[in-house]
Parts: sequence; C-alpha cells; structure tokens
Amino acid sequence: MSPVKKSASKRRRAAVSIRDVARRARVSIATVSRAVNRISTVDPELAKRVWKAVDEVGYVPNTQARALVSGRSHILGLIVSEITNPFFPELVQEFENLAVAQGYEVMIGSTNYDPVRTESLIRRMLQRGVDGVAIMTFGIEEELVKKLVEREFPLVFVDAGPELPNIRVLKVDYGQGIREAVQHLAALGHRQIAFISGPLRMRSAVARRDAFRKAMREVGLAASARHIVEGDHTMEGGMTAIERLTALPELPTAVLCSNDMTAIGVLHGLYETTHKVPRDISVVGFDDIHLVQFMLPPLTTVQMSCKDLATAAVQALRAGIEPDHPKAAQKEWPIPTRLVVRKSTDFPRGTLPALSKSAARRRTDA
Amino acid sequence: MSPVKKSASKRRRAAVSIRDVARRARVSIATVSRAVNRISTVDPELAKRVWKAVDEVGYVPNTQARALVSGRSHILGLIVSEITNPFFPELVQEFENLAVAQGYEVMIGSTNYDPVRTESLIRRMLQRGVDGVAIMTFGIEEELVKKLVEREFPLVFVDAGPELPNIRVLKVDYGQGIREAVQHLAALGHRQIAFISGPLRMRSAVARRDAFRKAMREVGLAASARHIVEGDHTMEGGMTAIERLTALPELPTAVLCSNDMTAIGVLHGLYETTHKVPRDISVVGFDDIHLVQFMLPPLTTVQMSCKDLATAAVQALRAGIEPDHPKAAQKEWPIPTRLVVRKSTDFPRGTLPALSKSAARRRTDA
DNA sequence: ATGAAAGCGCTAACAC
DNA sequence: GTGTTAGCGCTTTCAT
Repeated sequence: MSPVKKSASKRRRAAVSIRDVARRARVSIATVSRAVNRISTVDPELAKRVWKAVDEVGYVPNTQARALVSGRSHILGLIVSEITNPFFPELVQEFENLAVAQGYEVMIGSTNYDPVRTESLIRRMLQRGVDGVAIMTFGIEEELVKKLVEREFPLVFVDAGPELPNIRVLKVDYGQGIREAVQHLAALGHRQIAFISGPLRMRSAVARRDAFRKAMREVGLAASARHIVEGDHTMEGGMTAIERLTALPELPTAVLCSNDMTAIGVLHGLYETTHKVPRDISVVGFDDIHLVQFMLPPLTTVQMSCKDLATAAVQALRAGIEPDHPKAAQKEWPIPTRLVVRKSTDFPRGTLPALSKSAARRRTDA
Repeated sequence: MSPVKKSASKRRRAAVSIRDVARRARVSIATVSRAVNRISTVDPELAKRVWKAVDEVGYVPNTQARALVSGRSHILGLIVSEITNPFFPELVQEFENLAVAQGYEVMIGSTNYDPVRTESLIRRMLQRGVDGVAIMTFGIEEELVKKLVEREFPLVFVDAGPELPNIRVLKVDYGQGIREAVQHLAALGHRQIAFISGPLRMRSAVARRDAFRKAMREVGLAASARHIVEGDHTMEGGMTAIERLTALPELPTAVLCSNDMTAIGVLHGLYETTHKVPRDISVVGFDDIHLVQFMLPPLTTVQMSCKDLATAAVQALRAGIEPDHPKAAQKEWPIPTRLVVRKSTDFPRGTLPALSKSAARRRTDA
C-alpha cells in the first residue's frame, strides 16, 4: 500500500516502462503512448518532451504488451521445408528483409518433411500469435493446415491451397520457364531430352514434370517414359538419377532437372565418367540458386526468383492481415519463371559446332 | 456494465482464452493455469477435466500474455553474419532444434556486415523481449553490444567478448584442428604451404591465421609472408587468392584456407588451369560444411562442428538466463576442432606416389 | 489536446 | 488443493 513499490524485484530485468517516460516528461502515460505512436493529435511541444524523455531513460516499447492489447503481434510466420537446402536461405533472407522493412518480424521454421515437427511448428506459431503464415514448402504437408484454417487465419501457399476466404496462393508459372528451356534445347538440336523430377508427392514437382511433358509435346518431341526419372531434389538424388540415365541404351543428350541441387548432383555424377558437360550431355537446372553460377560449368537454369516469391508472399500476407489493404481481395499472385542460359548447355555431340557457341565448348577439354 | 461483453469484436481473432477453459471445466482460471503448467499440487481429477476442456475448446495459451507477466519470453536471439553463407543455415538449424527441444523459440537475424542493420536488429530483439542473445558473427561488430551490456543481459560470444558478468564465450580451439592439418600436410611431404585467411578485421580470421603460423613453426617450417594472403571467406575471394598464389615464383604445393567457401573458390579457380587438385596442389578447408563432401575432389577440411557450437551456445545462454542453472558460473565454453581427411590432399607432385593414396590420385586425370 | 481508467490473457501471491 | 485478486506494460475509450 505504500507509495514506494519500485523494489518488487521479482522480475529478471528492470525494464524501463512507459511510466518512467511519463514521469520524466511530466505527462500521462496515454500521452506518451500517443506520442510514441505518432498520433497526430498530440501537441508538438509535448511530443518533443516525450521523445526527449524516451531518449534519456532509454525507453523501448514492450512488444509483448503492445501485442497483447492490440491483438496483433506484427510477426509473420514463414515455413520452409529445410533450411539447409540452399534455395531456402535465399528466400528467407529476402522475406525477412522485406518484412522488417514493412514493420514486421519473422518467425521461421523448417518442417524437415516431418509431420510431427510440422504440427508442433504450427502450434508454436499460433501460440506466439503470428499474424499470418506463409507456407513455402512447395506443396507438401497440406493436411496440417486445417488447424489454421479453422480460425480464419491469413495463410499463403505456393502453387495451390484449399479454396478458402483467408487463403492466398502464389501461382508459379512453371510452364513459361520450362518451355523456354525445352525450346532452347530443341533449338540446339537435342532430341533425346531427359527429365529428373522431384519427389512426386510434392505438388510442385508434379507441376514441373507436367510442364516438361507439355513443352516437349509443343516442340514435337516425345518424352520417353524411361527418360523421366524421379529424383528427390537433393544432390545425392541427382547423382543416382544420372547413373540410371547413363545406363540406358538410348542415352539422352540433354537432361533437365526439377531443381538446381539435382542438377549439381548430375554434374558430380558425370564428373568421373567419360560423359562431359556440356560436350556429351547438356544439363539444365531449376531455381537459379546463387551457387550454380559457380559450378563447373556454370549452370543453365530456369530462374524462379526468390525476390519475386518473397515479395509476393509478404504482400499477400499483409493483404490478408491488414483490415483495409488495397489488394485484400486478390487471391492469386502470379510468379514468373524464365530461362537463364549459362555454360552447361550446348549442341549435342557430333552436331556441327557453331562458332557462336565456341566459348562454351572451350571449357569442355579441361 | 452488462454481463454480456463477449461481442467486443474489435480484436481480429476471437481467441479462446483461459477463461473459456475454466468455464468449461468448471474450475477457476488459476487451476487451469496450474494444470496447463503441470504444477504438481493440482488434483489429478481436476487436471484431467482441464485438459479435456482444453482439447474441446482448442485452447492455446497466449505466449505474449505469459511473457508479459512472467518477465521471460522464452525466446533466444541468434545473430549471424549472413544467412546465405552455407555455414550458417547449418548452425541455425542445430541451434533451433536444440532450443525448441528445450522449450525456447528462436529469433534469428543476420547482420550482413552492416552496422546500421545490426543496430536495428539488436533493437528489435530487445523490443521482442528475448531472454538472451548469441552473437555468432565470429568476431565482428562488437561495439554495438554495449547497448545490451548496459542492461545486465545474457550474451554469448564466439572466441572473445567483453569481460563482464553476464557474458559467456565459446572458445573455439583453432589450434588443435589447424595443427592437425599442418602436420598432415607436412607428413605428406609438403614444405611450401600457403594460407588464405579470412578478412582480418574478423577476430576469428586472425586467430586462424595465427594458429597456422604457430603450427608451421612447430613442424619446423617457415610460413613465407608471400604465402599468406588475405581472402574474405567467400568463394570469389578464394578464386582471387589462388590466382595470386599461382602467379608466385615459388608455387606452394598445398594451401590451407580459413573457411570452406574459400577452399571451394580455390578448387574452382584451379579447375581450368593445369594445376590439378590434389595432384599439383593439395587444398584444405575449414568448417566442414555439408557441401564440401560433394566437391570434386571431396575436401579435406578442419571441422568445427555446428552441433558443438549450437549445443554450447544454447547451454551457455540458458546458464545465463535461468536463475539457478547448474553451470551458471561457467564463463568459457570450449569448442574443439579436428581434421577430417578426404581427397583434396595428397603427396606433393614428384614425390613417390604411395599406394595407399592411389584412390585419391585416380580422380586427378579426369 | 490531455488524463483517468478499463482491460488484453496470463501468473503468482495470498487467502481459504 | 483451489479460488480470488493484483498486476505485467501497453492501447484505447471516455471524460474533461
């Protein structure tokens, strides 16, 4: 009951609170709150005093309390498959940059393809009161999502998701980039083009494979069933797949991979063999992770820009979170893909070497 | 004043609260709180009823509120230099797994070597009420830390940090692993061993270089000044450095790199030249990131285990955070390093080829 | 324009 | 063992 109650030192940190600022600036805590939140009705004179006090006592608003009362945490959830797959750190980085710049914090989690882990991840995110979640696992584990859906919770998916009011989806245009890749290969003279897919339980892996089939049909080539093998989007998977492919009687002269890690695996699998890239086999990746520029040879690949993905994800999330966001009604967010030609593709062996491509060939004799 | 006040639907989400559970289980909110927090004094019968109610109404405790009252957020901050450097995702992953398993959440941030960004990162972490921060940037940006130090805030550094009560440091034993590497090389017969350092403003880069010099002295070799060149811990830096090294009149027969990305850069820089690895030049990395096993040839490297680092970091943090942690007094946490021999090191050219090493040589004629 | 006061959902004394 | 109650730091009516 005594007026002095400062010394209730149960708390670990003696955080400086809004009251300290108020006392110092000789205003009410309400005024401090208004000033700090830049509410226009506050007298400039007082605001100045408040900010001065804030500085002097080193006040940092407590986000927990803020979130508790406002009901919004300003945290965006981001779920990826595995953070050690090089594609994801780049995505995470972009996402984080954008989110922070727009006043949000990011809570990241990786599923490692483990449903139990994913379940607990989601629970943790809910518990932390994230404002919305972007699920960028490219089409696996969608069941789990029901839990989130029940609460009318802003959610962003890649490729496809349940048709529900609070769900937005990033529609990646696999067709465009893959068509460009196939046309590029066909134009070089390739007829036997193989495809190493991702794990087919992954929605986006299926989409990429289908895009390949469609593109092959469009250029008038038959995609032989034996030339379409399932990989798993890892380097190891790529090595295994290319071994299977090179053991075939009708050896493909080019191989398109469902992601870059697979393509890197192909490069490695071929390294100790007599098949040289691109002299004997042309290789094309997908994703365009930073690393592939430094491969030997630098990889031709279909780019799916992390920046595009991250930008759309953050926007779509905000559209779902903020009461009157201009694009609140937009459900589908298109993501383009495009071919980036580097050095891992060339004319099939035995074809007339073109002068314009000599640069690419020069490195095949290393 | 009316008893019905449920419909104050200003909040975005109609979160189910502890009160709903209490009502349903027909107990007080205190009992719910106790049951949920597994406090032993609660009657098993009631506890059961509470958990049933929790399930039925889908109650998820609100962490924000919990943190607000308890003064602990159960969030650990983790600051790394750049998340796109492959070493860090592995670290982050380990750290996160451990933290989550021990009931903590983690807030990650990368500095990108930018002081402004770092400053705001720290502010954000403070604002979010993290319980402690591990600064795993390997010795850059230490100034900024004063801000945290003022509040008596649990902090973990790598290699070295201000001598203060709440600071713990992970002491990486660079000497051990680097000594093993130099001895390995010397035993193979190398006399001209070069070293590509990291950026020397980085404390750990200096430590590694010094460990190299010391190890060279120990085996009775002179580390020529021209054979110690500064890199920047990137692949590009490694490529540049090896170019400088191979331009030297006294060509080194082996090169030790301050990290794996540098070593990978060396491999690439050498790829199109006549110098083959390990036939003409042996190369050794540092870190042992996952990737190096798949290089061509697989890289011999000094392993600094992410798992060791992460384990120690989480433990040290908890020691600082939890009131009576058994190791609360421990300030220094040792981290071992050790050599992992793979295929990128061999006898210097011209020396008698050893039969036991033929496997490694076989791949040099690719 | 400013202040007083009512909670946000929860934990921790403190009673019973 | 269980319930009542006082806040944690903040935003936001509601008066003034």
